[in-house]
Amino acid sequence: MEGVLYKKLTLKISNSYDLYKKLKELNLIEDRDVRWWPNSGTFEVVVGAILTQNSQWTRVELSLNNLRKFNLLNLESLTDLDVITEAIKPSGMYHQKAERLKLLSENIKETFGDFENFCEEVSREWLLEQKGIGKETADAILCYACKRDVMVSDSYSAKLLNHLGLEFDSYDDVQSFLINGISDFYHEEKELSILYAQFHGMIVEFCKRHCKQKRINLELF
DNA sequence: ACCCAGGTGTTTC
DNA sequence: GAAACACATGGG
Repeated sequence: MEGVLYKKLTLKISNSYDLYKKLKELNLIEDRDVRWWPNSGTFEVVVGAILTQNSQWTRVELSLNNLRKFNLLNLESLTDLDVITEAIKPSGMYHQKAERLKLLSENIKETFGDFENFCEEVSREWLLEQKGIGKETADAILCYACKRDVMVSDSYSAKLLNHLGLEFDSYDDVQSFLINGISDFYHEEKELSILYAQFHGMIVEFCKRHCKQKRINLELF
């Protein structure tokens, strides 16, 4: 019975652009800023991208607010390990993350000077060399902090695609699927970097609302 | 008492 | 490689 439904959905979602259109109909990110991630295009995104690793965004917001209170949400002032550690406790794994944030800030300043130059010059390879930055975080920073044409993949994407009957076994495979379906159609749409940013945002918002259970609500599709 | 959350690094086979 | 584990908090 469920297999039948999955087959139907698989037929309906044959490429990622079909998924994009379906998600768009649900108006998941209408109340957000254009790139979905709060304060996109700022250093705050870099900090949030580290903090949200295996942590709930509601907890990350508490940490970000603490940092904001001490005026630490900028590249120049994020320097005191003890203060950072204390501020980010609400989102967990604070020893690791505080150390990584401090080190990352130092490396950005040393290599690129300021945040604006970082956004223009940084490469995925450079980000992946940094301690605490893997593929997803690197792509999130490129997409939401640097406004690059980068599609973020994550466990939500894989989970949603699995629900739709599509199986992938690596970050790269999921990312390729998401990008390939979109690439053929993006000329019909807005700026590619914004399209990618919103697509991933919609996937996250959909999963936060409907993928808590083992099965998504099929009627939504 | 479990499992999960907008993952990553290290260790071990 | 890929599996298992640590990191850490709080909500369901």
